[in-house]
Amino acid sequence: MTNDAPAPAMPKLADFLCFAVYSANLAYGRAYKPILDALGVTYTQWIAIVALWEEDGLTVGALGERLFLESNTLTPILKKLEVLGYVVRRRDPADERQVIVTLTPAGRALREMGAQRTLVQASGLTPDDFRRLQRDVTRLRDNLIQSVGHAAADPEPA
Amino acid sequence: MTNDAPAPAMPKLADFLCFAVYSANLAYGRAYKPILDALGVTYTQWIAIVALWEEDGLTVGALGERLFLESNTLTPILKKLEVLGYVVRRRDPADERQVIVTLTPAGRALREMGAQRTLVQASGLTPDDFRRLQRDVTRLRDNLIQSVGHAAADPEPA
DNA sequence: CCTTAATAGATCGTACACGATGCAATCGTA
DNA sequence: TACGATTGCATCGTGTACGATCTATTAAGG
Repeated sequence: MTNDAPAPAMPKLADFLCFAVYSANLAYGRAYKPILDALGVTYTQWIAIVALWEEDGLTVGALGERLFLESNTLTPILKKLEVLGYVVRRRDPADERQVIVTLTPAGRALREMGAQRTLVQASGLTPDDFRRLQRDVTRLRDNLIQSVGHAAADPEPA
Repeated sequence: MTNDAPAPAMPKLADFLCFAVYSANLAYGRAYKPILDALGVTYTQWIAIVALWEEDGLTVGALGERLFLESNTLTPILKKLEVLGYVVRRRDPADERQVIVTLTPAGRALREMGAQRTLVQASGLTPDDFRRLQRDVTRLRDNLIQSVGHAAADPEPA
């Protein structure tokens, strides 16, 4: 034993909020897998369809803002969804740099099929706790993003 | 407009707890990036070191239980950490199937360096809220995992 | 009008996650 | 003690994330 006093204030893995979020995300991925397999899409493909149902005809960039993803991640996913027949990608005639993504009828039908199956039950939370946790985690996300933005905007934080 | 009554009870993306967790995880990844870049490791490599600091000499499987990862994900990460000089991997002489992972002094030193930098501030939460959210997200994760385990154990759920 | 800068997507390389599979070591049981 | 089953780790293929870079298009300035 080279160190018999391993520093008193070293937090454990179970105390990390980032690890709770990380591992909860992994758990969600596994819980969603059977549902999404039945629909024939992946998780990221699915949330893209959900976002487009909510607001159709978005550009790749605008969709990325809603999903917190960049074009380098979205482009291959949207191309796959196009091959599957769930979306259409076309250049905006008014600005050929932009690509407008639209749900097909098949894409809308898929969204409606998926709405039948939820995981509220698997979360083991009451509806009130569910909503509260949803709100708190969302706020955490927004705080983190804001702090990253600040760091980027401020070249000399300390 | 082909559909002027788009189903009343269709939840929005912002109402999904899974999406809150998913996007919070992305946000954490970006917030952690500068810190981990300074340490020269990735997030998954980092939590592996944290787990080994907490309990050293774990097998790949036991480490995977703590991190919620399988050997197919862990093996390449641990090999990289070995190349970097932070861990040692050796077969257990008592059971040659198992590989025991041990932190090197350099690995322990890295853990101590990383402990200086935290993101509690970036979360924008009071210490109490931080702990409460950490506990709630952890419970959500465990509930999800249990529900997946049930589904796997029960061949005919419905 | 022409050149330069900015913008929006797309492409490429790296690193996870994870299902499926392979393989060596061990266990269980006759 | 054979030998089939199980276990533990590793390998492979697919699909995200994301930094860096490229290209085409538009905007801005002289």
